[in-house]
Amino acid sequence: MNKHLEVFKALSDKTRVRILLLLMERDLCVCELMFVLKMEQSRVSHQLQVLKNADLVKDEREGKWMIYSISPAKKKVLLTIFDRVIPQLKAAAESQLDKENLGVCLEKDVRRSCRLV
Amino acid sequence: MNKHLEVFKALSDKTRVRILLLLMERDLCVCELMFVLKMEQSRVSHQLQVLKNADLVKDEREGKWMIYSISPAKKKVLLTIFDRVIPQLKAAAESQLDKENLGVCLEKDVRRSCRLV
DNA sequence: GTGAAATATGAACATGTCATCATATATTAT
DNA sequence: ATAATATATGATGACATGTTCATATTTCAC
Repeated sequence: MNKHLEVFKALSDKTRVRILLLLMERDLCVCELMFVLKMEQSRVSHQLQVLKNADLVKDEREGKWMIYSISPAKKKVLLTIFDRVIPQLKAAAESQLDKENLGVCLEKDVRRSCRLV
Repeated sequence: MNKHLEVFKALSDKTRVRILLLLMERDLCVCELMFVLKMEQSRVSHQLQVLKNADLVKDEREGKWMIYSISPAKKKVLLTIFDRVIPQLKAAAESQLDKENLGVCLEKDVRRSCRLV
């Protein structure tokens, strides 16, 4: 039973939910997430490990970058959650800002030009 | 944003989920929950307060009993969660046992005969 | 109104979680 | 090979959480 509740543990932290929402939009590397979230590297990394342990995201190396994406097996469940359980979240100020920042991040091609550490 | 995530905090504890599943079946008083969960009184009470603060359950006095029930406003969301997010949970051994115990609890009319404290 | 029953609440403790700092690892560029 | 970049990881401390024990509160039966 505990195992099935891991999803909720993972979802009960704001940073992690913000990461998931961003990854629902697009696969991202750590420095892109740092840029969007305005958080330092180890903080993002640690939270990504939590999400990975909960099987909500997977990672894949691509050169020197680690690309994180929503675990395919969990996409449906996450969609259900974001659409039907906490639909208010997408409208929240924080989510809106994150999406704007994601736009900037892509324009700027942060993945190739970041010096965030 | 934090506020919308309270649901997940509440759902990330096994005891609380067991309580919610039971309350989805039927309104129950504390001593009935104690009987079904085989837990001591203050433990059940404390967790009920957490659920109450998260607005997932409400209580109503009925004589010397406090009757707990799923907060009407949250019934739909909880149904979605239990049916679509963690459908495996209902099949879990623990949930099955709890339901069996609930049956015994009602047969025995525990609410009127408990001496559990 | 006294005592018992049902429940709530507070304190104390153990354990878990998160952010931060420092450092390690892996890959690329030179 | 060396340095720089991107990321992971371990240790630490602050704070949150869950359980237990002791005690308080509310209601009912007598």
